[in-house]
This record gives sequence, C-alpha cells and structure tokens, in this order.
Amino acid sequence: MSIEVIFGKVLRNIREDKKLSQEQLAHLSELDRTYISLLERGKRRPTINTLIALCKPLGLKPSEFLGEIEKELY
Amino acid sequence: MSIEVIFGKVLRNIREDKKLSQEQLAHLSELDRTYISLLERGKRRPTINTLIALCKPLGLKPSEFLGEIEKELY
DNA sequence: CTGTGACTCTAAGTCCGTA
DNA sequence: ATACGGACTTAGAGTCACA
Repeated sequence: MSIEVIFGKVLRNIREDKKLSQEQLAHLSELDRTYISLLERGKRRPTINTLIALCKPLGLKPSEFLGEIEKELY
Repeated sequence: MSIEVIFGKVLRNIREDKKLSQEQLAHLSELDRTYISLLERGKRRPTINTLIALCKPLGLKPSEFLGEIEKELY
C-alpha cells in the first residue's frame, strides 16, 4: 500500500479517536476542510510542515504519528 | 527557527555521521544531488514520501528522524 | 564536493460549490 | 458531517550549468 494511503488511514483513525470532525481538525490545524478529506482518502502527500500542523491539535508527536505509519510499511 | 531549517540541519548531521557525501546520499535515495543541497539549506519542505526515501539509506526510521526535529522544536 | 540561480512541471493546498 | 469536483494560486519536485 502506498505511503499516502497509509497516512490517510492513520490520520482518520487518530482523528476519530479524538472525537473530532474533519471540520474541527481543519480549523484547529489551520488547514482547509476539503484538504483534510483529500489526505484521509490518500489523495495528497503532505509536507512535514503539514504533518506537524496536524499533530498539534491531535495531541501526539509527529514521531509517534510516523511510528504508526511504519507499522504498516515494514 | 523554521521547521525546514531544522530539518536541513538534522539531515546534514545524520548524513555526515554516516560519512556520506551529498552525491552518495542522492544516489542511494534516488534523489538529485542539488535537491539534497536545497533540503540541507532549508529551502524546501519535503513531503513525507521524500522523508521516507531519505531515511532508508541513512539507516534510521522516519520516526527517529522526526524525533530529532522535535528536540529542536519544543 | 557543494552552493546557487534559473528553469519546467507537477502537486500542495485553498475556495467555491453540490449532493 | 463528509465526499467530491472545478478552478485557482503557490510551492515543492526534479534537473542543469556554472561557480
């Protein structure tokens, strides 16, 4: 599975765990609502800056987020 | 300090620890030599795909790489 | 071996909307 | 609340010649 699809699945899992809507996460991370949707569906490859912006309101470290992705990669 | 500048410093540190030239790392990660240079000077914000491509030949996990960045951020 | 400017092309990311 | 599409602006991907 591609990196971006795995990224999207991890993002969705974490977001739903935190009981946040895409709209709420978009507002908190200062990103667009439709862009969060694109990311979760594996349609975009975020920059590390975007990753860090997303992690802040989700309450976990970027390294922890990537750790989740690595579980699927290797 | 901006994320991309920190990223560049971390990348350079790790690369030099591994005794690799930019040219060697470029070849191993299948990226362009001048692009490595841009990254190390903080002129680009890499996607997570680029980060993962760089980590493979450097022999560390992307999450470990981001851990180094977090040390400077927080 | 590396920095840099210039360049093209592609994708990131936004904003409007509809269902 | 989310998926999806179109149109759009900005910035990264990727390369080259030259210092």
